[in-house]
Amino acid sequence: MQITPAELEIMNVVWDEPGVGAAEIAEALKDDKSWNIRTIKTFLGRLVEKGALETETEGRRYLYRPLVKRGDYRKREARQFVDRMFGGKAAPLVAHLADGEGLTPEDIAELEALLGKLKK
Amino acid sequence: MQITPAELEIMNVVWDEPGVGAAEIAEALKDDKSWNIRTIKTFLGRLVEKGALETETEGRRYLYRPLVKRGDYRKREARQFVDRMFGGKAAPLVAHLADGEGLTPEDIAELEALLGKLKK
DNA sequence: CCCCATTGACCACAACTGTAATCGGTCGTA
DNA sequence: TACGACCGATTACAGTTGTGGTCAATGGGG
Repeated sequence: MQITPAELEIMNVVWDEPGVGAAEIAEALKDDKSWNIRTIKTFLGRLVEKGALETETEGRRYLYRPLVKRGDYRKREARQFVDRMFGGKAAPLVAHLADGEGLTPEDIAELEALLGKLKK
Repeated sequence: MQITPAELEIMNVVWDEPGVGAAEIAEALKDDKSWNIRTIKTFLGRLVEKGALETETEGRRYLYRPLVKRGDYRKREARQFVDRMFGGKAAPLVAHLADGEGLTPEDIAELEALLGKLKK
């Protein structure tokens, strides 16, 4: 069940607000993506086909809800990514992010807190 | 300059041993990937075309070397990934890895060391 | 009551990916 | 010298992805 980058944009909207219709999704994305409503509907169709979303009929339109949990998806992708790119090692990933000024002080603080919990 | 997952496998070999030929790459990958040598040559051709590798002629074969630095590539990809998946936040990424038992004790130790350095 | 906007279903199509096969030249071996 | 192994170049081809168009049905506004 592969979700492509473009499809992920759609998923994010549905995760944020389960039970949206296509038009609302288009509305939610209009500032970031200049996608034709038809393009969005294509992605929705593919996501349903893939089993990532389910539909509920409301009048003559569909409402969409996620069948895949965002957390589960992220976990899978995160693992896949570190495996592909860093041979499964998380530390180099974080090191790279740090090197590119990709870590804000809050990030660092959060990570510290996280590590504290992990150690126990 | 987009490097696909399959191409990345090739890049990894060339990064590890710059100046290899196609046959050696096939040899290096044979345990993990059951790729026909022609498949590998296709990827090599595409990587050269993309500017990720350069060739040097040795007799009637090519030796390949990276034009893109592994570190640079990883940094770009890491950033892109956290942006796409986690809205640019590194901490949730690490949290997900941790949750999936993806962090070994050494990982955690390394991360701690890394954070120590970052704080200074 | 009629027309238009909107909806889902289906179709299109080029670029990118994964996975090779074919082709024409050449190097080494018999 | 003749042949097979091997090389790079070129071609193939199906599946995926991004992007949107066409079509038939239908609900709502005038």
